[in-house]
Amino acid sequence: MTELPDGSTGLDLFPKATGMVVMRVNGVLVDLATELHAGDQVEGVPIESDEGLAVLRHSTAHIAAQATQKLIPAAKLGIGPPIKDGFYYEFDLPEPLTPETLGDIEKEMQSIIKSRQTFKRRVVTQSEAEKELAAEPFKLRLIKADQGSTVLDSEVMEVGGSELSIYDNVNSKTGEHCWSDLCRGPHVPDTTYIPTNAIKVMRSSAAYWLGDQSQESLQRLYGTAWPTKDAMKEYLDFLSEAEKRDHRKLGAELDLFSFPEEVGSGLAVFHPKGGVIRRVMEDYSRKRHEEAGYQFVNTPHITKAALFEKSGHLDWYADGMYPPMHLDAEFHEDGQVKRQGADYYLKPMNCPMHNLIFSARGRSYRELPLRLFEFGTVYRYEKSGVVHGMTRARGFTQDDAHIYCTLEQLPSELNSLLDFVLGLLRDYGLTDFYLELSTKNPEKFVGTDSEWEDATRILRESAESQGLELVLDEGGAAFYGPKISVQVKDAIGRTWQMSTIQVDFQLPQRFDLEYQASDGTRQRPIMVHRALFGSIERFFAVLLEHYAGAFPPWLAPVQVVGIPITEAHNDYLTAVAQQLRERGVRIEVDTSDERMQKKIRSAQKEKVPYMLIAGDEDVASGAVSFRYRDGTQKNGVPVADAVEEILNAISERVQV
RNA sequence: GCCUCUGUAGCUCAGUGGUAGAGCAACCGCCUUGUAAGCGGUAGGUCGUCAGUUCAAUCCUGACCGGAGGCUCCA
Repeated sequence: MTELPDGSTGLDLFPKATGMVVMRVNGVLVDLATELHAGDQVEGVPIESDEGLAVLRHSTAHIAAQATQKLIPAAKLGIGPPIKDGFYYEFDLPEPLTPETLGDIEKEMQSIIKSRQTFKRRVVTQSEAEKELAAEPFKLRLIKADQGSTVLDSEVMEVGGSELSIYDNVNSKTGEHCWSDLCRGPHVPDTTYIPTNAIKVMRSSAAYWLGDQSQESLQRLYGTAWPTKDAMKEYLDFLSEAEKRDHRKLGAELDLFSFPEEVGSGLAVFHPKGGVIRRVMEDYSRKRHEEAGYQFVNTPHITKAALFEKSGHLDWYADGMYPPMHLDAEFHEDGQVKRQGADYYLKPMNCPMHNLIFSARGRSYRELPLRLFEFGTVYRYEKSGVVHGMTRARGFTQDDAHIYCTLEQLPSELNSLLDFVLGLLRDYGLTDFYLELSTKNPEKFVGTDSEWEDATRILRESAESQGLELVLDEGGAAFYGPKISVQVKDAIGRTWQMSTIQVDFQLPQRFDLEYQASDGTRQRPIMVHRALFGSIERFFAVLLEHYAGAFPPWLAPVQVVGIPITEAHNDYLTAVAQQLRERGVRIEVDTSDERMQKKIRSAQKEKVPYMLIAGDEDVASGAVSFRYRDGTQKNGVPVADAVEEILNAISERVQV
């Protein structure tokens, strides 16, 4: 309970030194300049809080827009919301933004901030706003749009709530009116709340008005803003760390894979070292699947159209498929059809093929759950602008399985499946997860509501029983059924969608799948689609970025490099290497003419887990010396102990 | 698919309207070495592709093929 004189505002309660940027009055976020009344429940919002950061960034977006309009008076304002780690502002511009302009805009922003402008809120009527914004066609569209229409989602900060407001930026020394923008706010009290050394214009790009492909393409300016210089530095460091870990870069540096232009966009080739990692990943997965009761199958890469007509893919996802090859047609001289041709498609999914295996003969309830597994290579015609290294490729191999079971078996099957998935991901070194439940997309689905409800409920229950955080992804499901996906956090905190588990009542119907029940009746199985890596290529990329190329020994393409101190120690190390090689260790001895320091440097750059160094002292005592990737060393280790240490790390799949 | 940017040696990058260089890597020598680059030499590019402008194009223009960042999309 605080007593304040009449006419007091939040600025009296929370002067700048308190670090509050806006306040919550009776549950509503408002400017600090808002007048307070007796009995109001008031709570300050600090700049470091999520809401405070959003306000800081939103206000910075205004500064960016003001700067842009000052430099480019013809710029028409679009929208300018805060986003994760920053903000953007969209403009309709006569010319696209160039890197030089971005620098100029940033300079102009600095000078606006230094001129100390206050953000003054002013409520306007619709007709006043229309008059005032006559020169801003996009803002006009916003206020004329139906308030309930779907275009006005939460990202649009301009309008919303019960009234329209305009924010005036006023020079606090001269009282001069500098700029205005339609905006629902709230904002920081004045520009000095924005630290000039903690904002940055990042980049520009094109973006459709309100994210709608059928609308105008605008220029979007991205920027970032933080409470302190250090906070921004931390963010920029994170970005550069992410860049260093980029799998496309590491893939080339470590000679793991490439995307030859001759092959085509989004189609990777694996080089020997990448091939080793991939093979080890697959081998381990195979072993675990065998132990978990999966049966291995193989299916072709192409198939006649009828199969994908039956599955519904050609109805729903023809756009995502490579166009067909028309084969076998023959014509008479007069052009009349002699022999009807057929369309063949590259498969975008494996499930229709697996269904054919299920229905190849009569199935008994005794066979269920039937788990068919395949490393199945699929091809999807991703739009040219979305292809991205191995995380969004046009050809990739799924660790794909389809489980056919009864409704009664479904819950326990899903539970054990989730255990299996999470356990396997942990073995590859990913340990931080949450689950996401994707529900029916009302625009794009097949089947009945009750089937969807059942499937969604069972999935939800089994996800909840894992005790992990569960996030809802409304409308995110595939057309044939709801799914759980496992989201993984990597070493620097980024999340990746990995495994997906989808329940499907539809394809069994379309394929008329049946099994004979114990009472002799014919019943329809339920199908579960699941991929744990998602795709091997993608999982490979995630691991590569997660480990920054420094794979744990069991996955490393070269596990040990032997480095003789002089040529005289080559034979000794070669003999040690032979011992390890016989135990299955991937070891190379560097017998080149280089000096040992250079050899260490090379091995270090290749991120080899172990360097075994040997010189006269080691030879004399039947030992070797370790150098690890972190630069530490362990000298004079008896060969038998060294072998043991390496073999142990590999078999335990630990990181070193 | 849309917008902007971009494409020179295996990699990282200079460079010019008169057909090109550096460092690293590769290869060949010399050096014989204790924890991240010893020294010297050699070789390597139709400057993404195809057109156009020009006496002349790696450079200017266009289309196409790659790539990057976004938008849209992601079964």
